[in-house]
Amino acid sequence: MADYTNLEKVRLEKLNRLREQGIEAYPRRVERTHSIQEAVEAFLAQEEDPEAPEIQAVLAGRIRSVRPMGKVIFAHIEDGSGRIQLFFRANDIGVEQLDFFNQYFDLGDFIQASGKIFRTRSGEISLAVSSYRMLAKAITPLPAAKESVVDGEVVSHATLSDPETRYRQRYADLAVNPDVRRIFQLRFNTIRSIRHFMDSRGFLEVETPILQPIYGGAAAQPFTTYHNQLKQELYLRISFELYLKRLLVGGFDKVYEIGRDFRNEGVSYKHNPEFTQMEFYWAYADYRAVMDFTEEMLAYVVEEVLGEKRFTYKGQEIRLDQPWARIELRQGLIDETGIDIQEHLTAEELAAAMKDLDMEVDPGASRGKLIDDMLGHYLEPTFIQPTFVYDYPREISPLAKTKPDDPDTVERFEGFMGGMELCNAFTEINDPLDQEERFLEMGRSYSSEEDEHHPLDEDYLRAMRYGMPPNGGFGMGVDRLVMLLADQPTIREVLLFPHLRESGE
RNA sequence: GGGCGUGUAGCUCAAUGGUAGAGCAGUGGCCUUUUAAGCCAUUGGUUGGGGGUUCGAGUCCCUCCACGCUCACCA
Repeated sequence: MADYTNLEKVRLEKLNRLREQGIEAYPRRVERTHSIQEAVEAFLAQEEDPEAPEIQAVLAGRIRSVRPMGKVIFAHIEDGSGRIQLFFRANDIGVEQLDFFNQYFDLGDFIQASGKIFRTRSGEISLAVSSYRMLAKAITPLPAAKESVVDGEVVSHATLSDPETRYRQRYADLAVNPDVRRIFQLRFNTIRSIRHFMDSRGFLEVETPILQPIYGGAAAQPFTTYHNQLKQELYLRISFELYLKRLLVGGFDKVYEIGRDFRNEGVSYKHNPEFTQMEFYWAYADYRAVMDFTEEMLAYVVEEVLGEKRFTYKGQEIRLDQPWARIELRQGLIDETGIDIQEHLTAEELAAAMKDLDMEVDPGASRGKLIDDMLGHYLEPTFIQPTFVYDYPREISPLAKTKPDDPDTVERFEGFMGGMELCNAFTEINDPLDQEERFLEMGRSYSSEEDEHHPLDEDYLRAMRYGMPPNGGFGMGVDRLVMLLADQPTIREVLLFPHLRESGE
């Protein structure tokens, strides 16, 4: 067990003394009659009605502040619904009970308190305590120096702010920083409203394997694992795509999944090794329909979560109450960089044109990669307002159908907001022969030894050979959407337990 | 992986190379409507780890660890 700090030793000693007196510091049963919010609401109703009886309540919560004043004590307790002041008075409970509280109760302890709801002279709704008992003794003090309520707002003074401790001990961060709790409330509201929108549009929520014998659907490095009894190498999925599209073959027309993807790559303010993705596949739709649908979905979600179709991210107002900008990738690059990718049909030519403009060029990159680099560098940061960029190079889009009149360009779009890529969609390939060829173009092989990083998913092709309806597919980084809605600059702030290195403690 | 920066009490932060401090929390006392309650007293440190320079290192140097920002990477 850990070494205890002096502060912890003091509390352990209090715990021991309670136990010596036969007092259970962690009782099994609680007699709570109201949440704090319910008690406050009941009291407000009683105040409106002169005939109404007084509100007697048994409340439970964590002690967040204590102000002992001789023969009276004020304290605030907090439960999941809110906080309320406790008022202990020697006249009501006796000096002995008052002293007992002072001796054995600390900030962070959970307490049950019974009594009548009333207003103090200063007008604060409070519980006049007639009896109380310990529900859970806290050994480690919460990392907050002090809290107060100013104009109804909880103000924390010198609260926990070290990011490392906040992420490693998220429980303490959440316990002490109400704003952090709000971010996660918003996160889960966001996911719920995505779900609600998809359900209302007739999509079926499904679950597909996270442990996969062959990974695919994206260009990321996977995490590998191993099933001992089956003696089988497995991968954590990098996308849901190939499994969800198998379901279209099976006869489900509209499916979606919200879940975790895992990518064994760099960590940044917008990348975490595991992240939440929403993907849907929609039979008989194409990327134009998906684009319209995306616009509707995000306007709906933003309004559901924030109450209006606009919000502020990094000081800039982002509006979803108007149509998204729609920019053809080729035209966008012409406008921003002056380079027309149609005039540079090989990687060498394009790289030369880029170098002429003093752009950094990744040596050995394919033409598609160079185009994507330019998009990421010169266009993406400028897309603050919701923007669709459409029609991408074939060679970086192996699952997307080409345009009818242009075999080198595919029907694909990405959605941007706040200078970040948010989603990615295309008219999906449903021609098994075309798909096989595209896989082979990407360097995937039937022999896993040749290129074990990009194994060819033969079962997926088999599924497609049974007949897959034309369809449009879509994937969105849910964490990034939450970053936008919560106005948070890093993905870590919207992940409950973001990845950190081992601390070695 | 590169560059820059940070790491001091439970929390938030000070400290020209010269005795490691403050506020809050904690502990003891006073105080019967407070709300960062107040007043008096007081405990608390291997200055992230290791090594070096120096009469003397929180401070300068080396190294390791963690975190942050940034660049690179990232269909």
